[in-house]
Amino acid sequence: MPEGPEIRRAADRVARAIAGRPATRVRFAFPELKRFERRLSGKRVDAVDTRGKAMLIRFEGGLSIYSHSQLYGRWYVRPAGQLPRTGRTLRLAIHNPDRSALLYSASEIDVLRPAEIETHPFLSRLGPDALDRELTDSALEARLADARFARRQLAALLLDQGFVAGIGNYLRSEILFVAGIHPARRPRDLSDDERHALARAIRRVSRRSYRSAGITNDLERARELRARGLSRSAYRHHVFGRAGERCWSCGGVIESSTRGGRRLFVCPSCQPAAQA
DNA sequence: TCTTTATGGTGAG
DNA sequence: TCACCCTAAAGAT
Repeated sequence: MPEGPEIRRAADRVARAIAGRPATRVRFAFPELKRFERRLSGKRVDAVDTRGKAMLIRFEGGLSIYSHSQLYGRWYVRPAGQLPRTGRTLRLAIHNPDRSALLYSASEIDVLRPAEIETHPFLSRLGPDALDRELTDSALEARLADARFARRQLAALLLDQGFVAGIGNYLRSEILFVAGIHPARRPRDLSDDERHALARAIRRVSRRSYRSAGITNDLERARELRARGLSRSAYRHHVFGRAGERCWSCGGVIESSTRGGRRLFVCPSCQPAAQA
């Protein structure tokens, strides 16, 4: 359940199941968190927030359950007391009389006081959330021009959660494709139009992914390709996971490379390496 | 039954 | 840039 949009969708499901009413029972698999079970059980769940790829379940009284799913964590919502059929490991369970919200496989779970959220080593360093409705294109353009970020390669910058929170490896490739910008370029070398296109793509591609459950491709095209029997990896994205296949915009062949252990996908003609 | 890969993140050098 | 941690599923043997 990896990038910001998927986490936000999971948070929506969890919120529908448990927010606004008391959680009658809370259970942690990790021994060091057992002491919070009694303090949280019976408390109302006030909200289910996300900050990039992290989730914060806020309880009446001020405590929050922090979770980061990394690559593996997965939320399930089930009728109260029922468990999904899965070989995964249950790590956190929040029950009320109707529903159970269950987090499996995640290894990063904690309980935080309000002050600890502000000083949290991961949370405190996050940039603005790509899905935040308050975030504007102009605010993002200003951030791209900021000296802290302007000299860095976009390939690295987009994965830095301190720049913008919630972007991961597939959104990186997809955002740069939609903006028509090569990943080796740097914000300071972009034209005003390119900087604007990039800011716009960061928000729009993230939001599209949120709305359509991880699909960043044009929705009509994705539907048609799926109907034709193409595999999941072949229709969901513009370039991500499509090395060697043809770009739907220009017909060119999509290339991939690996840097820092993460794969990056580019359409060389839609995303020229040098400035025009 | 192995080995590899993965949409994540940290810390050392 | 690399090694490493986390865990599950897919791929290779």
